[in-house]
Amino acid sequence: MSVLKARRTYKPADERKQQILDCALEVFANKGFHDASIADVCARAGIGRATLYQYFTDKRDLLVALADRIASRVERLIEERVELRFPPGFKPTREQAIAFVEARFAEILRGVFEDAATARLVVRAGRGADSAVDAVMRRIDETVLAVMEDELRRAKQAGVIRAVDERFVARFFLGGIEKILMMYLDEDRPIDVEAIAREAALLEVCGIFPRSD
Amino acid sequence: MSVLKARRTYKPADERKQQILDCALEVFANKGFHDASIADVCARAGIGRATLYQYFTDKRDLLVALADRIASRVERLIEERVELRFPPGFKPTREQAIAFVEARFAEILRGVFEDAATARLVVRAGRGADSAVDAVMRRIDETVLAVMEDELRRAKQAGVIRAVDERFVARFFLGGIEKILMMYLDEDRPIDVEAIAREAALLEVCGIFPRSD
Amino acid sequence: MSVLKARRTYKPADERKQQILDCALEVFANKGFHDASIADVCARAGIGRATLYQYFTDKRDLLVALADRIASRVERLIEERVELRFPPGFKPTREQAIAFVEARFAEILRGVFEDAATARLVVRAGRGADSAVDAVMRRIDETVLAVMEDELRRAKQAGVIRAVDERFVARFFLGGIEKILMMYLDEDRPIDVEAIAREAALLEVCGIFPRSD
Amino acid sequence: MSVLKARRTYKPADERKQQILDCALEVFANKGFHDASIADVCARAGIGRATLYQYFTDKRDLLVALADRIASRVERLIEERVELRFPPGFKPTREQAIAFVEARFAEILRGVFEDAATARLVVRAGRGADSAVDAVMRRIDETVLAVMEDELRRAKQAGVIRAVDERFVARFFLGGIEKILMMYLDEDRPIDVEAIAREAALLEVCGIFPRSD
DNA sequence: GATGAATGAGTGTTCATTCAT
DNA sequence: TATGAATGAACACTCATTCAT
Repeated sequence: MSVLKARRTYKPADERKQQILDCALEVFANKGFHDASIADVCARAGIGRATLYQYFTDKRDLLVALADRIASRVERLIEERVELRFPPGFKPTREQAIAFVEARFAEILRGVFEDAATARLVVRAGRGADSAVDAVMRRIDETVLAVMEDELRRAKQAGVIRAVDERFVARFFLGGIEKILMMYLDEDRPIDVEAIAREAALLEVCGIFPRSD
Repeated sequence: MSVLKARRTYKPADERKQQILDCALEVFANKGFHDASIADVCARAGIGRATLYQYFTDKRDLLVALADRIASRVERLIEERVELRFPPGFKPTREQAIAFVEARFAEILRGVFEDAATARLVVRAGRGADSAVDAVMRRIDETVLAVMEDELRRAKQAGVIRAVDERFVARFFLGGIEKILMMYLDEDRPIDVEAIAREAALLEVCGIFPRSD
Repeated sequence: MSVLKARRTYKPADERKQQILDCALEVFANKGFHDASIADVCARAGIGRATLYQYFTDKRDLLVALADRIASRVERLIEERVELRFPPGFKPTREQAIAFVEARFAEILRGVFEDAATARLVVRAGRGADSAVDAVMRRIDETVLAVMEDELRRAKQAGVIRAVDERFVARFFLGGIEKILMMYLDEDRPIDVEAIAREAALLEVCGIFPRSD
Repeated sequence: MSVLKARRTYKPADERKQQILDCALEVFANKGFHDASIADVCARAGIGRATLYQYFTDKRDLLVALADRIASRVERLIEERVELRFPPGFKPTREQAIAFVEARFAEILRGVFEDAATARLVVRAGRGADSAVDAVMRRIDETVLAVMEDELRRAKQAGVIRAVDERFVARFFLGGIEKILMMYLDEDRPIDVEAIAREAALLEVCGIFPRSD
């Protein structure tokens, strides 16, 4: 088992930058921001440590760029979404509501969290350790929350759901979903998007109170 | 502003240990465990760096002791709780259910999160950066979750709530609450336990579907 | 298995000082000068760390006192020795010479090295790490060497041995013996004074050349 | 005397590594392994402390590498040696034997100890302070002893020397020589290999008993 | 006589980052 | 474009030693 001294490789700047970001995602997701060293990222990318600094001025810069990419992906995903428009006077049955929320949740889960590495990064990242990181994680959060709030608002206006504080509810449910994801990650189970979406939708729509009917 | 060389202060061991833990809590909550240095904690406690090591073998040991204190507090709180016992055939109205859950939530919130520093520490700590930290945060989590699951199980058996997966639901709602707390912390607002409990209880019991009645 | 907090014990100063020296010997012998901490010695003596400083000003002071005790012991031993006096014209046979040297060696070995802890300390102590320690180890060395040289000188003058450089020979053989002791210690074998003395005497007297007769 | 901030210097890795080892040898020899700090070694090498860690993972690793170099040198030296082969029935005169042993001793002394720093390191290093150091010093010892024992065995089998316990004799004489070297080092005299070899050979071969002839 | 509590001065080690090639 | 080599600044941790009781 010989360890070959990897030959020096050349790549166009753009490609290299993306490759470094890919590796950073993997590494940060596995080790956490603080525990992961620049050396780890470079080792994974198969480049010298100094090379990284030709593409990113800083460890922070790398982080921010990474989070930007994630946030952008989420934003794009959301833009591509079919816009929510309820026909006037529309009154869904409970089952329809559940099915609808479930679909919406699944979409978000798939977009943001299905890629395991991104999920790890987003869900397990803490707050308060580094303000730049915080800002960036917040940005991802806000992006997702914005959609959720928006949908809640529309639904509320259409009378499809009861009067709720969207800010509160959006956060509450995002937090819930993330905690569930964390459970999956902690237990090293593959994330079952459909199951999570179904269960969460049921909870969101009906709560835990037994149906009166 | 002259910097006075603070005199050596003496304290009984027990007191000093608690004081160090208090300071560690503050510091860890503000800077995060990894970013906070032993020096920070000692500076805040007004003691020499070596002094800390007479009480804790390790930086980790300090964290574990801190988490132990928190977990113990939660455990004590829980033991002191009036045990949940539903009279056979008991069917609460929706309003009673909400009021009940609200009270329960408020209790937990007050116990675990009312102290702002503890809240910061618990809510903002991430996962995956350090296995020791992880274990410790998980322990606090598990303690709280255990109570929530237990209550859900009893309520389910009593037929007071519909059939739910307690593991899932407990996590979902804890995650939700934590995210709300994070919002408060991020915005530097004082935590309004009552408001959070009320809103969360409503959501938990009823969901977002408009009442049929 | 309860760990009893040892009660505070009181002793007359002299006794305590000796007790500390005993413990220091054990500890230094086992761990080596540098690796052994004041804390180790105090733990073994069952006293608080500060107590030691009432008897010795310094770690060095402790060392020096310890070595002094050893050196004194050797000196006393030597003074008690029957003085070597060869009758004029005395010509021992080879066998007599061997027996004589063997006895002398055994005496020294018993005096200086039979106590395993002292042996460890003296034989395994290095040089050059600390000048005070060096001086003290040298003193022990010199004490032993002085006797050996003296005996060699007398024997030479009496014509009982051939003309040799006593300084050289004394050191050479002391070094030899110490290395043998080190072998025993490294292999954790109990030191067999008689066997070592016999073998060494034979070597010293006859060398390795086969007898012509 | 102004302290110039030394410019950063560059060297190929191999060269630097050797240079660091050279400096470590000097420093360890002078201060002893435990008393010498990494800072000392780096200062002597004119490099930053972190630089050392690019070449050695540990302080121990540094020591082991150093000892490896020494042991390798001894091993190489030994391999290059003309192998000892006594013609059947060979009976050297006493003088031939002395001359032969002298030459052999001188060879070893030159190889292992002529370099003063190495001599200091090997001869003055103690035992029992640090198990890693112990192991390393032992390895050097064993290497030298192996040769000595081997030669003794062959000589014995050829009937050139009397029946001796090679393990014992090899150790005894190595110890003797080291003690002599220690004397030289303690007195800061330059090591006179030839003189030592001559004297030691005489002693080894003939002992101190006067010649019968 | 004895000690619990406190600490300064250091030590080994890490890591993001820079410089010369 | 790429990197090997070098490093400052920081950090956790240790230990002999001191002070107040």
